[in-house]
Amino acid sequence: MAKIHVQAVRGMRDILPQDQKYWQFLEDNFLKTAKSAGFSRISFPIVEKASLFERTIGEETDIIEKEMYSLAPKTKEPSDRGKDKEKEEKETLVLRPEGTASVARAYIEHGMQTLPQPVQLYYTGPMFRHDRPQKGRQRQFHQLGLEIIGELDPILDAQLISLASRLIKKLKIRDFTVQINSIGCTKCRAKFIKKLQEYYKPILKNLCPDCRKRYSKNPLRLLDCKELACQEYKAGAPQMVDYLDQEDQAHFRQVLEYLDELEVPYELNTYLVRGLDYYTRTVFEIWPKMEEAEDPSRFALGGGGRYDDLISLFGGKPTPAIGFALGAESIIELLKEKEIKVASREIPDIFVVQLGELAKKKSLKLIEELREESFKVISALGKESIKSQLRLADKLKVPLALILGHKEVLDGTVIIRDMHGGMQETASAENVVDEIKKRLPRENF
RNA sequence: GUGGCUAUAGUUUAAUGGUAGAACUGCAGGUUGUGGUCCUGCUAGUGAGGGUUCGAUUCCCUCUAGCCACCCCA
Repeated sequence: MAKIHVQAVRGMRDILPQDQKYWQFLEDNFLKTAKSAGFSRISFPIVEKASLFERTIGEETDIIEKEMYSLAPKTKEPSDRGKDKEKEEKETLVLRPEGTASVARAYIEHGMQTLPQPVQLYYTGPMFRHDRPQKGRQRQFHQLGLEIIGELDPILDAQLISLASRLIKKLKIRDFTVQINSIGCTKCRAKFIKKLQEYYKPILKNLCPDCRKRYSKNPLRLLDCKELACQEYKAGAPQMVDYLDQEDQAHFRQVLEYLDELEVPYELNTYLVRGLDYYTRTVFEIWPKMEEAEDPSRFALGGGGRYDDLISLFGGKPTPAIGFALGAESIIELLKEKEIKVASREIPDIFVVQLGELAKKKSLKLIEELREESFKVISALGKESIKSQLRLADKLKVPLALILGHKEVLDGTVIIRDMHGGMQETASAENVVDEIKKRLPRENF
């Protein structure tokens, strides 16, 4: 038979057993944090209509222009012709590139405005963006997100940021900063962008080619160009904070005050913008502290912000909201790099060694009985020699081995071997569970 | 999407225009039924496809994938 060349799809990876502990660690802490703050889980489909994201993320962004995985609408077979023809939707479907739009959709679709507000939801799962993969940047990546919908009070902004910050600390990441900015309401942002363009227009020819494109396409990004020449102009550029209207200003000031009150350290970053169009007012990101010369924004651990206009854009009544998401890959990359210890894989309690055909058969029952008692029991029934079985038990660091040979079966006994000390004794088959309990630490059952 | 670097057993790596070598891992064994150290053996590889050549893992092309810098995003 011809061999098939198998390989994972670009930018999509397997998460192997030895890495699962990091994912577990991250998810456990996330769940604990979310639940302790009164969030409830929501799950939503991986496939959504393309239109859900087009307006919200921003039609001009790369995510929409070229990074969405879209599923071609099913072409109809001739045999499908019939009365359903008219009804059938031809809309393009996509793999979700992010979570917030789906949560907002679900909020409206299931009438969550009738629940006590704000509605606090969390989610975890894979997202998909077709960009060029790099370390910590996969095409299938995972986010853990929190959303608070239905409340405008700036204290919630502060609370959410504080929650995010505490979560990162729980993950034993010490060196990080919270970057925060306000990009104002849609109206003031439009005004600001105009001013920004006015400022840059006369000097356009001095900017780098990328910035010339940004000028019309994504003016806010003019502010974080890495070209030296452009950075000089940046210093004199108008700043968003100066264009916030009174309400936005008050909101932002209060967010910062509350953060001070909560003693959450943050860095005001007037250049912080976020890529998605739906953000309003408060935006923030969590950056790891990097070596000089490295750009921490590229390794952001997570980010979020307000999206007060999103729900109404979807036809819901105007409903303010704020959210935040962690990027699982970035965080895990950092945990590994910093060699942060996470609880390791579970070691089995007992290894059952069998010798000979009769004992092999009898050991089946023994193993099941022990598992019934909630011991973690493994064995290597496919192996013959006692040597290879004990070697394996040793490698797996199993504390107790039970040895069942032909002789023991006939006598109705089992040998219990302490793998650490090397001591062993014979117990009768009936007492074996009690004997094991004596030898294993209590938390095991 | 653009530019650059890279690709040898599961992993980390040697070498060569003429039989691809090692370490770790895995498997088995080192007398009769006992692991860890040690010793021995076995398994396993040139990312895929083309071309040049008597002969290609080596040179060339395409593809694929990884990494880096952009774009972008988080």
